Formats: sequence, C-alpha cells, structure tokens
Amino acid sequence: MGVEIEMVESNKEINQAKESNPVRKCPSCKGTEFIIDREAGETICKKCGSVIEEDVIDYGQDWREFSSDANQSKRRTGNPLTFTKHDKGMSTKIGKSGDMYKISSSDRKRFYRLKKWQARISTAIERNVKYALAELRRVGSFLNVPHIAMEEAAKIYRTAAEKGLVRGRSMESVVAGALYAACRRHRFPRTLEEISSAFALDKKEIGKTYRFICREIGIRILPTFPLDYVYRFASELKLSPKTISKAVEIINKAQDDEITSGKGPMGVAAAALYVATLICNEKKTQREVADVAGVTEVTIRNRYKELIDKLNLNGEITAPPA
DNA sequence: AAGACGAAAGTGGTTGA
DNA sequence: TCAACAACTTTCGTCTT
Repeated sequence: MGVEIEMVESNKEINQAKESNPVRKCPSCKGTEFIIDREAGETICKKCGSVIEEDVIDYGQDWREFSSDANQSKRRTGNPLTFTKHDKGMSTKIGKSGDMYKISSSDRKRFYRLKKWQARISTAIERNVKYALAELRRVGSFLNVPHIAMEEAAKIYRTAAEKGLVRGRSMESVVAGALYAACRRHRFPRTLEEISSAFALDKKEIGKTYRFICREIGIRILPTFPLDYVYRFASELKLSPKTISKAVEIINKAQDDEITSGKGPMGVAAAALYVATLICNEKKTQREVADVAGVTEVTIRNRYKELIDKLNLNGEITAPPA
C-alpha cells in the first residue's frame, strides 16, 4: 500500500540536519543582537525593536516556601500551564453553582449576568479545541503516547485551529495528523496504521492532513529511524532483552554500512528483529513480525536478505540451540 | 499443514523535465 | 503536468520441515 509517510534521505543528510544550528537573526532587520526582557518574558531585537520571542522562561530567582504565610509573598506562579486542556488550565469560572445562594438577590443577578458573558467569551475556536483535546486525550491514552508528545500534539492542534486550518477538514483527521506529527517529532513514532485504527479514519486522509498541517505550520519533520520502532515492536512480540539488543546491534551496523538509507524504517526494524530471533533461537514467524510492524512478509524477506548478505550474518544464524 | 521463498504485476508517492 | 522511478504490497505457485 505504501501510504506510510516517510521522507527518505541519506544518512549523511540526516547527520547534517542534526548538527546545523544556525546563528539567530532578527527576521525583519537581520540583526544578531538581542535584549532579553525577563519581566515580560520577551526577546527583543536591539536594532529594530521587534519582539523575536514571547513567553520565554523567567530566569529570575526562585524562592522556596517554608510556611503557609510565605506562599503569597514568594510564589510567582499558579498551576502549571498545560496545552492538553482547552484553556491551558487557566480559565476563569464565575459563580460555582453552590456559591450563588450565599449572596443577596441583587448581587446574584449581577453574577448571573457576568457568568453569561464569561460563557460567551469562550469563542467557537475554544469550543472546537475543547472537543478536539478530549478526543486527543482518549486516543493518546489508548496508544500510550508519552505526555510530552501529547502536549506537542495539543499545541499543534491549537495552532492549526487558530490558523483556520481545521475548516473544511474533519476535526478528527486534524487531531490525528497533529498526534502523528507530535509523536514523530519526539522520536516515539506511531505507525499511521495504529493512529488510523484508533481514530477509525482512513490512512490516506490522515497522511494528507498531516502533511498539510506540517507545511502550513512550518514543522520540519525528520525521517524516522528504525531504532525508534525496535523497542515497541519487540515488546509486542515479547522478545527477550538479549534478542532486542541483538536487533539493535544489527540496525546500528546496517546504518553504518548505509544499507538502510532509502529503505522504509519499519521494514528495516522488522527485518532486524526477525534476524535477531533467528540468531538467538527465539524464533518468530515472518508473519508474526510483519503484523506488529505493519509491513508484509515480502518486505521482511527482502530486507533480511540484504542484511544477511551485507553484514555476513550467515554463520551466526546456524548457531546450535542453547 | 504451516512456514518460507521468490517471481510478477500492481499501487501510491516522489522527482525532474 | 507527465513519465520514470524506487519502495512496498498483493497474489500465487513451489519448496521445505
């Protein structure tokens, strides 16, 4: 089917991308000197005064609290911000239901009015983001997505929603695309297969949306590496640590010899695992490995022939049983 | 009978003119 | 926009254990 989105680059290019760390320049005047305003959390260009960065971390002194009295005077922050709640965990709620009856009737009227306005302020986007994040949390916990990737996915979705990219697309497909992108960025890639079945969406649609939002938001996604998949596939196959480390060793060798470039990383991971099971006498069928990796037996066969030929693993496979 | 193997044809995406 | 291309899939017949 080949729907999996894998950008194929040579190993050399990947290394270059990792190393390059260009000097920061002001986008409007190309100046390279900046003033950091810690109070406001902004980085400002010294030359033209434009704000380069917002919401940066306050590096000022942090005080510890030793008594409850000290709380108010020394604390600088509230609850931690989180992108996985639609209001980042920071919205104002006026009038909890019980509180309303503790005040006089004329005040109560005023509070009802305020409450109504507060509700109106939450815009259509907020509502949309709220539902989307509920969906994200559901699928994220189903797929065991690490928290950091969930935050990233939520952030991507919010940006997409604010740029109006959700319009004309189903909300689920954008959530799915955001999640897929976030997982890849943090090197915990899930296959399109897994994500599409969790959302009950078409792989093609998710792939399309994923590429669209990456392009529009300007997310640079590096190709995934076979190693990113090995541990997850291995644990699904219930392989021993010995076999896993063998597979890792094989992949590292294969990457050094540049026989993995241009090949689908999941196919390489699957083949390496298959070879490792043969070497370590922990045999799994090609079908079993192929199923968890989401590739076909044929692909495993092709990859694993290359691995054996080029890495001279023939001797190891015929090792006597333990 | 199940698994492994390989050939051949088809699919969907990328690339370069 | 279109053709060439590489990777991968599907299908199917054969061989091995």
